[in-house]
Amino acid sequence: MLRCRRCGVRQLALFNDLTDDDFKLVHLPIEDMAIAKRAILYNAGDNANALFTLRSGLIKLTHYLADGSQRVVRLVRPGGTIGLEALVSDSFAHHAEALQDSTLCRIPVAVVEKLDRESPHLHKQLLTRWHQAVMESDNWLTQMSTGSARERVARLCLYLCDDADDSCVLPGREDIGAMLGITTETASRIIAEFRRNGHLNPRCRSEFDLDVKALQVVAGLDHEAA
Amino acid sequence: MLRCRRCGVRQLALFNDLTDDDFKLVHLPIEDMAIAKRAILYNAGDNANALFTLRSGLIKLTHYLADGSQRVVRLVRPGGTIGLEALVSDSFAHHAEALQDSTLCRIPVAVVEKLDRESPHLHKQLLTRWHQAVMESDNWLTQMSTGSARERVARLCLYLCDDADDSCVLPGREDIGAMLGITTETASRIIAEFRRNGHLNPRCRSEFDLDVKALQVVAGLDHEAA
DNA sequence: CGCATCTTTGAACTGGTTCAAGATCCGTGG
DNA sequence: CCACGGATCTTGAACCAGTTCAAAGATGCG
Repeated sequence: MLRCRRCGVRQLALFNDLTDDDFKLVHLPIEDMAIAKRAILYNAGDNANALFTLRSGLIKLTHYLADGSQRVVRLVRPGGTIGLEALVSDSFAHHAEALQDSTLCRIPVAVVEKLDRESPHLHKQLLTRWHQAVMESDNWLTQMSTGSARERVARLCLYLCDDADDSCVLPGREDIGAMLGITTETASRIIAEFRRNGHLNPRCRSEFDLDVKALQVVAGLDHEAA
Repeated sequence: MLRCRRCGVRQLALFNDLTDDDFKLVHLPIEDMAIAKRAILYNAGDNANALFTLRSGLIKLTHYLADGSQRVVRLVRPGGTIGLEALVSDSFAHHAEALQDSTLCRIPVAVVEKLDRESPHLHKQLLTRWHQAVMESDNWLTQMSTGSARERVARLCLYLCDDADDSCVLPGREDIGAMLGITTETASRIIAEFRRNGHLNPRCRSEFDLDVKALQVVAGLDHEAA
């Protein structure tokens, strides 16, 4: 718990603006955990008695469709909250799977409920988190399920882009397909195309340096009026 | 305010499980209002000092894209809450426009904040509402932006279906396009097709009786294993 | 080293778009 | 009350982005 106060992502995470007094209210253990790429954090319908804050890595939340295929509903990046629904429902609504090795904090629902009741700080924070989840959902729809396949892939690259060095780690083609609502082949072809024209430059297997400007133009979120 | 306690949609609406004591906490006016089809409830960025509960009608929430076109992010049906973001932000995140003549209650943010602080009932209710908003967003994505155009139109018809008599009022083709991520022409063609094969039977201009079973099969959300 | 998995590429096909022309609906004013 | 004009809806035909199916490279792991 002490660690929360020194946590690297504290600025972003759920407990970001708790005071020292707030922290005193916490009695149950907040568990520090790591899961490997491809590991399942939880499945839809699983009993939900804790929620999670992502410290590092990348988590995808998916819905499985009637026909067995999956659709990625949104991604969670470091600082984001996973499984908020635990507070109002006794089971999880999505499948949560790690796209990269990830570290997270597992926070029992009881802790959040107590803080929610007794700390105005966290209470507000909680509403804000929920708001963010809605905004991210909406954004995901307009960014990743709208426009041509080329636009979508470009937007995904930018979304995954590490601002520090304009690099990004792309998930498997099948996951990309499930995120963008396109086939793995189309995803593959477009990435190949971006590689050919230098919008995407491979560092190693799945890590790329990106030409942000060029991708923004392709994505259509841009000042192409130049 | 007394009216809230007798409200027809009370079972569904934000204030559904408030006690009499809770109601005593309300001092500011809750305004009863009606807006016509095509009217704008608010625009993205508008100053947000109230939220809304929909009593009757249908509201669309949209994002405008860089290229000027719009994308419907989700629909709100009677009983739903509109503009929750007013609680955590000082401006609205979407454009809210009526697809049908609608009646709503306008609830000042101050009222909700006060109740949120002082009524555990409403507090829980509020988190639930937020959860619903997320779920609906996610659902909207998997239902209305996934699969073939035919599947999507079928799902939209079922979504808009009035369970009481298996009828539905379809919005303009352009709106349908913006909801499903397809062109107005495609929407028109598919509706014409549904009409030809009797999945959709016109009552008047925009109201249809629907063959629910058949549409469920087309939508793919179904026991077609028969 | 060899097998399983994932990615890339090719070629044919098709669902949906695009552009364009009619048809239909509806409010308005004569 | 009807005729006009703008908007919405429908339909057709050509086109193209993306899918599908299939097969050939990569990659990684035991």
